[in-house]
Amino acid sequence: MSRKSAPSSAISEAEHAVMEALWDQSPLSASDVFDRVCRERDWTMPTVKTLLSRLVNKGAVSTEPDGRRFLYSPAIARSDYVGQESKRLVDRLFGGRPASLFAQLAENEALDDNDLAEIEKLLRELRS
Amino acid sequence: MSRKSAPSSAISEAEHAVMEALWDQSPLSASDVFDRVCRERDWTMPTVKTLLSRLVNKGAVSTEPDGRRFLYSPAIARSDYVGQESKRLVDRLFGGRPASLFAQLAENEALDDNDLAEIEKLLRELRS
DNA sequence: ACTTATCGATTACGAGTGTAAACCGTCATT
DNA sequence: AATGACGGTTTACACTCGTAATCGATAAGT
Repeated sequence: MSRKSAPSSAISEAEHAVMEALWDQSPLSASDVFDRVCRERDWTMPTVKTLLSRLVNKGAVSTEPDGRRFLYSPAIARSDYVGQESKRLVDRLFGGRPASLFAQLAENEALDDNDLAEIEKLLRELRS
Repeated sequence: MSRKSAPSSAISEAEHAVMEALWDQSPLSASDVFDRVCRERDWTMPTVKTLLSRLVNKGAVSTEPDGRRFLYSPAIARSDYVGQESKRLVDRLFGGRPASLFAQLAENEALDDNDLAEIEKLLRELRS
């Protein structure tokens, strides 16, 4: 799974909100996207359309004609995007060492007991 | 430790490179910063000066007069910055659940044996 | 067929960013 | 005292981003 065709440019913050809507469900019409996205961000329809266009230009969203309008779908997998962004952060701030990120989160008390338990479980699974 | 005075605006990518130089050693003169930064980024002196000014404006760098010139030092701790950025990523991409980030890195095979061992060690320390 | 509601496309515009030149004051050297 | 080097400040400029209005085509209803 995963094949990046042409992520041309990076997905911005606002664009990311649109991507989340599409990752949550797709294909969606522009109005559908608007309905979903405006629950979180206080945007108008034109704004959503602009973001959709830019995402299509960037190759992050693909379109499929549906009668006179378009249906939009993500063209990149969420896991790819998320993985890419995570790697960028780890590279930029932690010299590429994920353990340092982990240490940072731990030191910052960003990890509660639940998180620790989950991570422990994942670790055990990885060890097997 | 850590008191953010007025991070007014966010530190950008290019500015971050300058911050790294100052976190690595400070105080530094503008030329010193230039010497260090231009090893990685192909910048000219004016560019470095602009970035320094912007960082001073943002309150991320403080100045100290040294004769006729200035010496620059970070005004925010690297650990604060890094922690803030990490949290932003986790919130944005992982719904605020650090364990999901961890799972992502694991699944992406971004974690080698060393990383796993280190994280395990950190976990054990946190448990005590 | 004519009007209207939709929808995508084009245009807009201020703020921030990357990158840098030009300007200006001052210290040092001749 | 004049000149040049060095360093900070101002200005520049193209591009991206957030946010949105307007335009133009088309489908649908009357």
